[in-house]
Amino acid sequence: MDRIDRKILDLLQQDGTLAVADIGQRVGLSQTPCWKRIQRLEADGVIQRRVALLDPEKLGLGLTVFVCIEVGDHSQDSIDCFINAISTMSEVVEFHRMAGDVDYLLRVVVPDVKAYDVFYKRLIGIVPLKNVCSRFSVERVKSTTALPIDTMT
Amino acid sequence: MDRIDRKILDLLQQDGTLAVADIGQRVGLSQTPCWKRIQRLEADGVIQRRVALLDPEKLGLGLTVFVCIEVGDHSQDSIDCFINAISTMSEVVEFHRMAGDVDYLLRVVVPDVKAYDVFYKRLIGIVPLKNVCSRFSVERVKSTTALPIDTMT
DNA sequence: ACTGAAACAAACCCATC
DNA sequence: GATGGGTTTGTTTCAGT
Repeated sequence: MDRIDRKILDLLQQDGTLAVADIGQRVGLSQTPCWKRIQRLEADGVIQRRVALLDPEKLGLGLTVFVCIEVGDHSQDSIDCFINAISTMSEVVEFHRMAGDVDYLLRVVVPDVKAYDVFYKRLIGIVPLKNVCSRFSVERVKSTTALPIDTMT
Repeated sequence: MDRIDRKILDLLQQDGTLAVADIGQRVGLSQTPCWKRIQRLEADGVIQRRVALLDPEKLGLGLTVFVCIEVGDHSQDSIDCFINAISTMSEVVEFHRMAGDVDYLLRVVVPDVKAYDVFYKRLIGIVPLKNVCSRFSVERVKSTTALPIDTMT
């Protein structure tokens, strides 16, 4: 994957509606080779998917909460159950297993505090949790799906 | 915005490559009215943009870090400077002002721990910070851009 | 408000150089 | 990788019901 591929990826992660010919022109390639590169990047899974990004506010999903979790029971069964349940909750848009004192970190998107409380009660009902810390966002200053390709060699 | 609009949005946030005719069929609409709805949703900004999602691992961006920050100086000038600097850092893919004891929370995507250290040094050099807590992800169990539309009325 | 069907643009996939 | 052409697919627009 060379510099041109990365430039193509950067363009596409900023604007997925760009025409192949358009992209080709910006990276100094004609249509066919540019199209072939994009095909390859898709086949290789570097381009995972193409999606529409929606405005959470306009959909009444104004609240983002970050949740740090320490589980109470580290047995395989309990963990499996926890991971499975969390993964299928659509309010959970991000779910990470963490290093250090916190076991898991979630990013949760809900309409409001009331809806978060409903979610929270479901969350603590899955398996025993030792500690749960909810941090509420009051302003989404920046939020992007664009990965930092430019900072790379 | 009715049930059909939300169904269209859900389809598009899962797969932005779907043809209008295809979407129409799935929501029980023919091409033209379906197209008009999508146009309206785009004009209204409900659909913010269409992008390609890339695989961070395949791009050598394997490390996600969540950073909780308490600033040391709450003067307007200092805050403005901080917000401006953080917003323009491409490694920062998410940047929230928070309620409670933590002032700001960042999601940072970098190649590795070494690269994070470089970022960290830049971060603490912007303005005086009272406290910075970095939590490292060891596994991205779930990560989606799809908002929970289904849970709504 | 939906249908059908044009007109147009773009993606896709060949050759050949 | 460029060029050019040809097929196919999807978008966009418009007339009709």
